[in-house]
Amino acid sequence: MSRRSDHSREEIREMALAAAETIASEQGYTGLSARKVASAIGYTVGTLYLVFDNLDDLILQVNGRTLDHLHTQMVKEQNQHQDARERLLQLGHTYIRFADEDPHRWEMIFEHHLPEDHETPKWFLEKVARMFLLVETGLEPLAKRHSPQEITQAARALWGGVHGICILAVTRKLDVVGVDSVQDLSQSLMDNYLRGFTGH
Amino acid sequence: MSRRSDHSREEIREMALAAAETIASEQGYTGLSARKVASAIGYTVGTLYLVFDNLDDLILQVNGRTLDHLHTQMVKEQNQHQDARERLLQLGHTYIRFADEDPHRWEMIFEHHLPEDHETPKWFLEKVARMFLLVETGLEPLAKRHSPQEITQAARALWGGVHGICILAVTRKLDVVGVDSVQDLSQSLMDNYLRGFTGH
DNA sequence: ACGATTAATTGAACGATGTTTAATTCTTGT
DNA sequence: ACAAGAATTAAACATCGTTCAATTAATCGT
Repeated sequence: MSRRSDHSREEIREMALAAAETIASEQGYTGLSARKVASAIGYTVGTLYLVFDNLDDLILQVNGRTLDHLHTQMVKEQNQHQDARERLLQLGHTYIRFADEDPHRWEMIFEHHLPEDHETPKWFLEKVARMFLLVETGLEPLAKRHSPQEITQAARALWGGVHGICILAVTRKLDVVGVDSVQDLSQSLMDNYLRGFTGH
Repeated sequence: MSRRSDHSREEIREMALAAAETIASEQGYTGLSARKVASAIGYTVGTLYLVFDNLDDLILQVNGRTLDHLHTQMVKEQNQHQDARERLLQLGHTYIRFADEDPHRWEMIFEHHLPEDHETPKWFLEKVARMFLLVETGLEPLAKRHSPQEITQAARALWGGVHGICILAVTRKLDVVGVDSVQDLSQSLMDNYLRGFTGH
């Protein structure tokens, strides 16, 4: 179906997303631009607009892939433990390590904002929800005495908490250095929260 | 000392900061630009560069003022309660309400990033630390059996946690609507964490 | 085989951005 | 009144997202 070049729309799309990931990873959210992505794949800006609605769309796709990546990793490492408690702690651990290993790509998920009149597409919100569900599922066996509603609430609080520690650490607003300190903080949060939530 | 106009450098500085606050509050971080600030105070861009190093500097000053604002409010409402536990919970409550009442200005504190080679000035980090100290102080009477180190750690975890819930809620990634739900979440986090941390 | 059609791709343009600087305008001291 | 000096501007530069007429190449009909 390709007319002028060797690349189909789908191929160009894939190349652009890969290039954007690399640029974002190396130069951060602000270092990402349409022209950089285009020239990285040997095309012109105009071509990008044939494949993406606009730059927001492109970034949203990249962020979607990052969320997929993160989700996959969390599920995988989840299975390394039997103990329900260990499994839940592992989720936080993986989340923080992911953020530490590629901070720019992780941060872009939260730095990027759609213009006020556009709302986040459903498929993206679902990716976020899917990850949050992972926490909820991990929490379930530890909270047999709680209602589903309470578990949902607790999962949100827990994930929000870990995320907060993570983002403050990455943006250096927590006065801590090194990944390990962040892991300790997150561990402390989950430990104490769980103790309070389950009553030992 | 003013030469050509009725405004001293200090006055221009103040006017610019006030204008930037309004613009950021109404149009968000991305809606803020040097030209907008300049024209809002009846000057040209060039004048801004006589008073600020660059736009990053200006935004940093605005964010510093926002942090001052927030700190003042937290201290004030802190004194409405006698009970140590109530006082601590109030901190989270005030934090979230502040974020809800002027989300754009609150978000800008965390959305704005200095270029990678510049590090955040000390005076700014101190404002952040000052606020975090508030949590630490509030936590102290509830943790007589803990070492200062543990209290510091707990305060970081707690504040990070509340912040995470807040930022995910503001950016609509938590699937909750209304401030009250966010307050509930934060309350749940602090409640359970404290129960675990203090042993009731 | 070749011209016509149609799609892919470009390049230039537009308005907006942060930042710098030469030129201008005003104030002040003498 | 004039020279000196400071305040302020206007224009310039490079970059940004976005659009679109023009161009180039591949396909189709004959």
